[in-house]
Amino acid sequence: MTKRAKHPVRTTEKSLRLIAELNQLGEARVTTLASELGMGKSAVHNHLSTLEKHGYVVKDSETKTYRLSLKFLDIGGQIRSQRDVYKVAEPKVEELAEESGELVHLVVEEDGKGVYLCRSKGERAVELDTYIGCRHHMHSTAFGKAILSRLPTDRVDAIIDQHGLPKVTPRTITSREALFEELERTRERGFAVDDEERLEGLRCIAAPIKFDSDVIGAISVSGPTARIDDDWESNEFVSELQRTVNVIELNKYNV
Amino acid sequence: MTKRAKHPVRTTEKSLRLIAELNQLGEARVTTLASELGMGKSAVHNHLSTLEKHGYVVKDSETKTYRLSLKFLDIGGQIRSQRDVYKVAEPKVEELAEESGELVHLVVEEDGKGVYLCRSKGERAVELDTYIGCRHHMHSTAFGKAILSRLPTDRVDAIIDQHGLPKVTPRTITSREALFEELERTRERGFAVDDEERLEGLRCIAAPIKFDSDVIGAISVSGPTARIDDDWESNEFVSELQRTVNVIELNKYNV
DNA sequence: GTCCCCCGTTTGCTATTCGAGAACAACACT
DNA sequence: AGTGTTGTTCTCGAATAGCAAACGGGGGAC
Repeated sequence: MTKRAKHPVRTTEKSLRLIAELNQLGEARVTTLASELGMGKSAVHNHLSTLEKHGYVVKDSETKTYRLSLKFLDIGGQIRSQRDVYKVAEPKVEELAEESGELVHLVVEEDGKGVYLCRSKGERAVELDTYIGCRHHMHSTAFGKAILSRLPTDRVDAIIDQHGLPKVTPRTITSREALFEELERTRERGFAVDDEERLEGLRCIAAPIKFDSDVIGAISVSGPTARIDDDWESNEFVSELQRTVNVIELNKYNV
Repeated sequence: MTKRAKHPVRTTEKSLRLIAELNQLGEARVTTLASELGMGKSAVHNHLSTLEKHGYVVKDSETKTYRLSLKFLDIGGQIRSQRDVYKVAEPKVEELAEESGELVHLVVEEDGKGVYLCRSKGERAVELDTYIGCRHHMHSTAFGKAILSRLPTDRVDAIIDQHGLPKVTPRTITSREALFEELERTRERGFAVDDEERLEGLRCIAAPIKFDSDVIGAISVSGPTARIDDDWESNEFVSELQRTVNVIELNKYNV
């Protein structure tokens, strides 16, 4: 858990700060970035042209502005397609979306947060603020609780220590005890639930994908409270979801 | 067109070489990377821990191996969702995939190559080696020729100079003259065609998306030669494609 | 259980090189 | 033309990256 580098490479960190700033601003000029980050113009210029040379940044020679290139999407796409979970689960996610008509996500955990690996919209799917690659807290989402419920306790503790339990809606779980109780319930049930804990008006259910007793991700179905019934025992989405996960787990052994 | 940085930041370049190498290897240990890149162990270690601190690299503390993190997918996803073309075209791409049953792509040009922004698979869609973010040459693809056909001649020349016209199948266009003739034909027709020029057995059609007389991307439909007829005049996919592009172009003005 | 080897990490020191500042160049606007 | 703004180049001093070497620790062989 050595989060901090003992001997950070400061020059690299400057480049990374530039990338972060560019990502936030969308696009920017040399002077803007220099004053924003408290660096000299020449330094900014050297870093940007280096990043450009390697394809991470694109310069619009008309307006003299820089922006991040789609190389990030390229690298991200490669990383994603290399993942076994993705290969196996992706087609099933699409099927489930079609079948249920709702929004379906495949999520994996990285660095204590949940990352969307793919999403598929069914016929009536809600529009959400999620995009492929975006990160969410674990405690306030169905997929997060699905994954946490299968991780060792010390791992869960470490994740809470790292990211806390921020309240995002009135119903978000914000205490460690309540979360562990919920995880217990989740384990018994076999699937996790998010009842307006991340976004008001939104309900999600999620099931963990297991492989040799390790969780390797989760599948979630999201929809408006009006369509996703909170009588979980008789909820039709639950059975569809669990069927999908079962198929994925079986296929996983053939990779 | 200053491709090369005048004063490259060498330290940043080392970090980027590490990233490239990690991307290629999938995952690797310190020693492997050190010998592979001809760097000292401590240097590699410092760079990796710096990249890890900022979330670009993940260390598996079990096996002591490093790999690129999904942060690239995150950044890539943000960049993509910021693009206006994407916002407008994404839902229409899905519709077209459903309607046609084939594989549909949205592509934009960056640095002289075509980058896939999104893909949607119809019922009978072929399995291709493409992934979101991946790059292809322009001259050997339908979307590439669709975009090139609407770029100024000097721009096209520059792109050819930069990337050449490599032959990927027996039918790939490899001469500048033939390409310009083909672009002329494409312009007249309004859509571009790839008849096994990138992959044997695969035919694609593509139409440029225009906005104020600039091309901002292209939509393509790909399928096996058996299903995509090469009698372009009466091809049903062509009209579906053109209808889709028209809708996108109209919606584009309301962003 | 012990030894040994290998690999990741830390340290100290020096050569490298990054970057502030100033000068230069290229526009855009008045 | 003139002036203000912004990107780019240059030079040199100070910051620092990274080599070599030492340390530490985990795993395998026996």
